[in-house]
Amino acid sequence: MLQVYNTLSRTKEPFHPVQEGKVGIYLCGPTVYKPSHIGHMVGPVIFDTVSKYLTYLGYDVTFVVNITDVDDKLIAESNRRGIPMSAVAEEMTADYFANLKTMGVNSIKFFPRATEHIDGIIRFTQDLIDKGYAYASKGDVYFNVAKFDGYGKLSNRTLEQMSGEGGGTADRKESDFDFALWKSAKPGEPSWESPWGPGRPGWHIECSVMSCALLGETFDIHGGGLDLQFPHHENEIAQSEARHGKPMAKYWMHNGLMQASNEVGKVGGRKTRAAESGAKEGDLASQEAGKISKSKGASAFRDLVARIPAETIRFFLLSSHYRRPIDYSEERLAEVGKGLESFYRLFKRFKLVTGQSFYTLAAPKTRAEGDARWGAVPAEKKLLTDALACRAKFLDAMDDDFNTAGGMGTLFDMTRLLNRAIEEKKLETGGTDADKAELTEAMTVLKELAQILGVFREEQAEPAAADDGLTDALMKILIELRLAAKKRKDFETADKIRDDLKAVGITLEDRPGETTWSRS
RNA sequence: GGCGUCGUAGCCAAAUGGCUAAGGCAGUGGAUUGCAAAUCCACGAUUUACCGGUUCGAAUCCGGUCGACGCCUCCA
Repeated sequence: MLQVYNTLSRTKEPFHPVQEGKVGIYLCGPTVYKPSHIGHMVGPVIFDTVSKYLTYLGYDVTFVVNITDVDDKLIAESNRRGIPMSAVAEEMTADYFANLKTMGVNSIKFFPRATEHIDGIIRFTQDLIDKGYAYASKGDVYFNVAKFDGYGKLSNRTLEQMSGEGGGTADRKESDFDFALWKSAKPGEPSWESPWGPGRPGWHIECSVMSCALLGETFDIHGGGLDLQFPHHENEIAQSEARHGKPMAKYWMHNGLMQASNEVGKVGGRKTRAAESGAKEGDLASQEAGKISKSKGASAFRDLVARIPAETIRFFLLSSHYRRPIDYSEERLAEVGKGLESFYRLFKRFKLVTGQSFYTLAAPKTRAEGDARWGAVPAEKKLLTDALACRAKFLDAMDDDFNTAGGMGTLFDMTRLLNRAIEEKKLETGGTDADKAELTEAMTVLKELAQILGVFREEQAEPAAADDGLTDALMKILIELRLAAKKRKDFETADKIRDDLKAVGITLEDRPGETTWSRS
């Protein structure tokens, strides 16, 4: 039984969707004003995996990620570059989509844009005014937080606790805590006509409007980074629940943020506040680690994937529990990459043994399908039985609040099982058809689980492998020459060939029956 | 100041009341190999920051101490 940690209750709860058999997921997406950095991929990869697992469990999943394409930062970027806001948004949205694609995030069904929902935003805002939850003020419209009873229930705070914060009430707001639903346009800013004059939506309203439009007034899972819990999600709840009189989302899931251990913390409110509250003197605030963010100039994601395989990054993101913060470092990525190598080598070995590609194995797509296929396995099929024990452990981990890290451990266990079986049954130099068939079945179990995590989808391209086949031909000649040298016990020559190739980044492996090579 | 998270082997990390505290990286020994590489086998925390408590039993619950961090302001 799937358990999901709900920020609202601060406990794990059994998962029961609002509507039998269907699941709606809404994830707060990016403001598209600059190229994505790796931090922007955390949420999408996690919730893509959540979506894939729910689909595997048999649910009909609708996964929505919004694109915020109107906002103060977008306007600033548009002015800085001297191009229309829509051009900035278009360019950065394309960058975002390309990044999602390389990361294998492919379960998102809708990407609503704020500017496509202006009418809905205006209607929603008007409804809140009509119901007495919002007021217009000099062309702006604000949500009156004091009118909404449950304000603070998600982030566990009360208005009293928050008093004292804020830099003085803006003259248009009745209270510091009120937030904008609609902002009037200054001259030259992009704007839309509204009952309150020309303007644009506030930050929070689009999510309330678009989630409702695509998923309904109450949907199943609302996700986002921990940093959005307050005020963004709190305000979404206030808007939606004030208008609809029912819960906005059943489960609120928040992922931990990516930290950059060597980033310099920004100078700002936090430091000032720390000083005010009598915290330690000195420069700690500016030295300590902090989350990766655009304001700290984290490098563009597309530059990162140019150096590091996307699959390594995905594996890395899923290698710790989603609610924990994750420290970014290239060293860690390199370690994860080394771990992944053992899978890739196993897949190559499997192909040598059976002639089949792991990547094209037809594995069960749902748990029910898998349960049916693996239901009655005779005990003498030791390998397959052991693989299925790993499958059970994997699914238990995923059922426990999407514990991808725990699940990944069982994938490594499986590589050991499979390699051991290949050796014990001497499949590289012979073996029975029955043993090979069982090996294929066990590999299919691995494929079934890998699909859930969205890894090992397709063969990794060899770096710089796009030549005309000349390298293959040359390698064949070198390997033959070396084999001839080995046959006449001229190991000096054989070793020189191997060592020299190593020096140019090619590793030879003498396997039973043949010598393989790979780029390192 | 308010709210909250975290502290598990050299590093990363799972396990949140009960069998030998997963797994990865690094390391050591062995099998294999002409030698390697890869793979397999074996080895690493008498113990989960520290102190105290609850319990038949705690990494896991409670209290305290120390330490790291997040949010309260634009953020995924």
